[in-house]
Amino acid sequence: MTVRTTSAGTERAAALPDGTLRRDLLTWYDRERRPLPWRERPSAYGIWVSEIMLQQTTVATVMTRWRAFVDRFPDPAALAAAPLEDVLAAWSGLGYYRRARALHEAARQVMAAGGELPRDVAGWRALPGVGPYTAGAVASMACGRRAAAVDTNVARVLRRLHCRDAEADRGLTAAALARLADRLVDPDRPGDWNQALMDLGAAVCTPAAPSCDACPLAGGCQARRGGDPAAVAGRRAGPGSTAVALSFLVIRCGRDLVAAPPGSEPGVRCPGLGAPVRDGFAGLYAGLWGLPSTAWYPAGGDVPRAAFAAAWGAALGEGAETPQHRGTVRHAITRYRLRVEVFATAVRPGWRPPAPWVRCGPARLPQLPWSSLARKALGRAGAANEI
DNA sequence: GAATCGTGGGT
DNA sequence: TACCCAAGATT
Repeated sequence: MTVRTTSAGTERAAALPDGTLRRDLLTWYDRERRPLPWRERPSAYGIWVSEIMLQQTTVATVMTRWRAFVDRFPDPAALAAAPLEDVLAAWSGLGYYRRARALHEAARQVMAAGGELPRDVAGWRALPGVGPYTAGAVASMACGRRAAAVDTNVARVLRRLHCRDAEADRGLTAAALARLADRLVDPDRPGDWNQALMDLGAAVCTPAAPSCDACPLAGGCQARRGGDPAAVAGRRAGPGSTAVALSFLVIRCGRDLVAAPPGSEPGVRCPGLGAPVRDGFAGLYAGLWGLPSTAWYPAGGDVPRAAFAAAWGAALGEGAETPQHRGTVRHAITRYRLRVEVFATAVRPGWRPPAPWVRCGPARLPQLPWSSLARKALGRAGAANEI
């Protein structure tokens, strides 16, 4: 790091005075800021919802879902009053469903405490689903508090600003980064400052190929001075993924479909496929409805359609037609790569599904919180138009 | 501190 | 195809 002497004569580690940094970045932000729906007529509630949705989810995805959610649940009172299943249905497809459960619970806590949203970092941080980043983001953007909000974008920008190479980057602890972020927050425009850092990280100071020529802070950037800015705060090697094979069965019963309620585990066992990698969806999709499914088996070699078909035949018992293979769906869930063999069958009208599966009529089907995976499978089975 | 939890898009 | 990545929180 460079050490520079300020007009006050004190030494500190920064390539540019804080005031210059703030001015340059906020000027850039005023010109380049993205038009996002939750930035129009901002409300604390709307910003809160957007920040929960944006956790590990792209802006492009949230753009397509935020409006419908806040129209459906316009304020904390409406959200708290809604059944959890309705909230999950509105969240369906966004992933990380724990967030929806936490958001719903937080709204109930807010209403139980009088209905006023928090106005400072500590108040936000106390709500479920609100961690250090989100508390700082909402407190600064919605409440005007001078709080930092360090997400992956901000961390990358600040690390590159202050670290010349990967070795210096390793020496910058998370605590030191937090102190730096706290110090830099613009006292007059804290929310804009945080969003400016995030926009810069998203659009200019990108992980693999930063556009330093377009960066308003390039003149004070240590990583650029080092010659290889992408090497600082670079990609993090994650754990590998596991390939698995499983099967869904779409059961038609007249106009009804058979669905698997939340927590209906484990999946149907398939003798001959060896030991399952995982019992099924236990621990995933908490609170969402799914389709009758098998356990998960190691993927590789031949596609075990015959074993799946046999397992389904045994699970159904009398009164069902032989399950027919309808296709294959590929999907990824966190560390698993799924290859889902989709089967379909029809049963006579009086047939009752074995527990825990249940029949659902056409009036209810569209309202169930299905996962994206279940929707894909229903599409493959030709039943997508029913949900 | 590491593992876990979804999904869609980019390379 | 296979990996990386995205406005993280929780355990």
